Amino acid sequence: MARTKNTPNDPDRRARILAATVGLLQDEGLSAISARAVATRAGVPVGSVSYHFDSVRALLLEAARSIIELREASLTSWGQTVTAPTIHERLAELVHTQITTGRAITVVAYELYLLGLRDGDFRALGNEATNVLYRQLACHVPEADAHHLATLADGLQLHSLFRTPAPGPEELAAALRPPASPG
Amino acid sequence: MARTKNTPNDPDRRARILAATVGLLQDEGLSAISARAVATRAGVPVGSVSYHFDSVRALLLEAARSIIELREASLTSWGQTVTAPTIHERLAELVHTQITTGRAITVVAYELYLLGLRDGDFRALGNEATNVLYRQLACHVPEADAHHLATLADGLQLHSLFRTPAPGPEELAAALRPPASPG
DNA sequence: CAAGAGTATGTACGTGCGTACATAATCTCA
DNA sequence: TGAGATTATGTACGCACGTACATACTCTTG
Repeated sequence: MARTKNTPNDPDRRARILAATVGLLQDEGLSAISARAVATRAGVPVGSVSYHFDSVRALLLEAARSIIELREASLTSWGQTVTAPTIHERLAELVHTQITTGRAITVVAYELYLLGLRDGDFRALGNEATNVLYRQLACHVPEADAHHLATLADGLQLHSLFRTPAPGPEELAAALRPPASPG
Repeated sequence: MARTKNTPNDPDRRARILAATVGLLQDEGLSAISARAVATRAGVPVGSVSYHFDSVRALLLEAARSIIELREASLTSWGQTVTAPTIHERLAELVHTQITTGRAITVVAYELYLLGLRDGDFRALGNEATNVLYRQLACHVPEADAHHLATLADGLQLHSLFRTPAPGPEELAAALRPPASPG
């Protein structure tokens, strides 16, 4: 039976499906992701999703990679604002952005990150994501300090996502500096 | 139609369904949880699960509560081994246990914790889980130090779950102490 | 002993899923 | 211009889901 003509070939369709995936992850979370839901969001038939991506898992891996790339680009810009004496303030500002305006993508990053606890391919990406901040910090402070701050910032960011209202940059900076009392 | 007689009433059935849920969470993760999967694991018909728990979400909330109770009991014991001068070593030992012998339950705890980013009831439990360690630490060190160490330990624990092999207690203790260079 | 509460059980409904694949259209290149 | 590669599309399969609920059994209490 003749069907409606196909739409013209769309060179950006794969990229748009991926962008739809990231959008849906931000709005509704990992549990809302299916081939049909992404297809609806991208405005394409479900067959397009399975044509361009081998599986839903392959799609999520690709989405995780693209989020890491976004993060890396934004951390590269951020890294240029950092000096060793201002590192706590700059890091506090970064964390503040990630828990406020960038909250949705940060939440998704953690959801995908945790897939790495049970899936080797996601684990590799999770380690990559962790290293992105570490490398920026290591440009400005000794390696031990960079590890310390990256670990502390991650814990602080995760805890801060649970707080209402979100802590401000000053509070975050204080949390990043070593406490005044001898430990 | 006459059916096989019911099994005798089982006063522990609800608790056993809950234990089966926690077991399944540890072995296969959050994505493997369904009423049918839990019923199979518990050795009961699926109607038992929906009789005792209003929904799968209610079941997961109850599982999260029971994991927090287990954690609280184990931290209460642990808290009695801590003194202020040994806090980094004891905390390192605690983290080491949680990423090695206690790895499965720690991974589940994070999976359930992240549900709190999108669900208010889980969020409340997530805050409770965070406070459990903080309160133990605050018995031994000033509040600012307790916050700092709880945040750092959480970030360290999460990062360490991704490392193979897992870092040892000495490395963890070093990561928990402030770095030697002035920051 | 019987009524009633609590528990156990099996079935069913509507829904959505992942993925495969046959078919057809679009586009490129020789 | 036509062959072939690539892309688009709709349909279908088998599976599993969450939850409801009718029915029946077990146990407790008066």
